[in-house]
Amino acid sequence: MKSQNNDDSSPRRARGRPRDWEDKTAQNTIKSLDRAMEVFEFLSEAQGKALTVISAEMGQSPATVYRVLVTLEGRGLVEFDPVEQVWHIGPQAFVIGARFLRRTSLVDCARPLLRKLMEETGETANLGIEKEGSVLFLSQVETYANIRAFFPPGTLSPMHASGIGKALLAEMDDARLTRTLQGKPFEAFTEFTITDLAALRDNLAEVRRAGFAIDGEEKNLGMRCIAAPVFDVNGEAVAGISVSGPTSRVGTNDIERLSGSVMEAAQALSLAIGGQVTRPRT
Amino acid sequence: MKSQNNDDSSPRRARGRPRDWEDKTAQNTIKSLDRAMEVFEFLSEAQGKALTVISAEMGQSPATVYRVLVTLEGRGLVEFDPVEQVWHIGPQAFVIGARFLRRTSLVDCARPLLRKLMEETGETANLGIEKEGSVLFLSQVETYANIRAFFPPGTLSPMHASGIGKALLAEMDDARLTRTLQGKPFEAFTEFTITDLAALRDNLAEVRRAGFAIDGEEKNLGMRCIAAPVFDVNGEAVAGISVSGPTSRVGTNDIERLSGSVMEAAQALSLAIGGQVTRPRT
DNA sequence: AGAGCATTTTCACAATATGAAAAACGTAAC
DNA sequence: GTTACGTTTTTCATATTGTGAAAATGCTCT
Repeated sequence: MKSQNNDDSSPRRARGRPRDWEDKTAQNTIKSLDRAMEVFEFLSEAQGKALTVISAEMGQSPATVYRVLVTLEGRGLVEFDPVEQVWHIGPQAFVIGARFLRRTSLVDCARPLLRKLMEETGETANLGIEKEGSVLFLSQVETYANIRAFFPPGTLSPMHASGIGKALLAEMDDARLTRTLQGKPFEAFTEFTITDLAALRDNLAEVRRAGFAIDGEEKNLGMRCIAAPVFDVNGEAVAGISVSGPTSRVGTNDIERLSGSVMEAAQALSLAIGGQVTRPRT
Repeated sequence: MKSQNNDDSSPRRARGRPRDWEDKTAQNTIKSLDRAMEVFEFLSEAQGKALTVISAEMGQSPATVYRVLVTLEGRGLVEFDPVEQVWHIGPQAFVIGARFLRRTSLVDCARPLLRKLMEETGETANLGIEKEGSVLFLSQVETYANIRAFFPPGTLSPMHASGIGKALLAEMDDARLTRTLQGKPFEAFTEFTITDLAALRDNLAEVRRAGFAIDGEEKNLGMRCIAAPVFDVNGEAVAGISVSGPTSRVGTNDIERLSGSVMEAAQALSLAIGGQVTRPRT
């Protein structure tokens, strides 16, 4: 999993029985809890639906879904709107979810750097990580300008059509790349989207050479984005920093200026989290 | 629950059996799911603990806690750090939690107003709502200045020592006030914290009269905060907007200037979400 | 009034969650 | 190397408790 396979200086403090599988996870899964969490996730994607609708769309018994929702409601994870008679995600889910950010100091370390980056470049600065083959946006500092690119924190975006996504993919070895992109079709969002693996590989080689990735209207027409990877102590690319803005402001001849700032910010963040600034491979 | 008890022009589209209780919630609660969510919430408060520690502190069987965690891990709601052998909140929890903000357009409507407020006043602008007797910060736009007040979104704060909290309390009728503060001791954070109900009531009367609330170093020494309530279509105070900054910049003679901007922003947000600008009572 | 509809509750049954204890396994000490 | 220890998994017998079908309850609309 880690990119280095020699010099194992990291303190493996593991005790007890190890976790070999990723296969026997299923064995210890609590079925009813898993079904309940399915309801929870389904609701988060499709809020504002009535009990009947939810249970019908999920193919489950209304009674069961009802009890799950009532239980979650008791903890504020879910809310019921008595006027519209529909269910929503509750504030407690937001509270717990926000605590994910507290876990790593990544977001805290990044904030001042994102701000500096935004002020240097004048464009919205973003921080994202990889999550199950997608880019998860964690934090951002918005530009002062009126026309803005906006990915609210918590948004998921496909990797093949994202600056941060490509910056992360470029640092993966072949096995990890394949695994990450597994089962992810290359959806075409615009005419510029990279839609096949060969073209993506070529692009990633270029990214690796340059040290930064460009998303040139590959996700949204009129929007360009420049991203660079952040490395942790093991030399693994764990996050990406980007600036994004309209093509009118982020033009072809702005790239050199902007990419410098972005790479500088990414390197500063790598340093701040105790990571390496120089790339480990090639 | 609603502040008006006459003129029920709101479309009560409720069908089926109504929810009278808040008492029979317990009847339809799934016990195992509730216990599992307890583990989930416990972990979110105390991340980075090992299985044994969690189960011991919760007084539950290690086997059960283990299965809960493995199940949640399967959905990315929880993560296991194989090196440190400890558990954390997972990225999926953040994704779901962030979708809470999508529910109301409150946050979306507020963002440009918060930004304008920040630029007018030069201080960090915050948006918060009440959640179970506490203030939940939803969104903020940070000041450019280097010294900043910082409540990350998702943070909970006691109402009696918060500008937004007091702005919301001031708009509640007596019954709701009592209910909201029930079981909430008036913890003293600084020498300026209001620590008894009588003093708070006096302060709230003043807040109501002025139209804005001041937190003068009541939570953090050296920090002052000015807040105003936001009303929804029913005339209920559903949120608060505030600016917060160090006493050096937010001094006693800055209050008049700042409070005007804050109230203006709060009224604009009330309008934007279809609410009333004028206060319903008094 | 009465039909229609969505939400709750009831009920009987078996699926399945549970905890104690044993097994598996890594770490640290000898 | 080998043993002792601590922590995590798994096993297993048990009954707790989750489950779905169907009935009941209220609401809205005609």
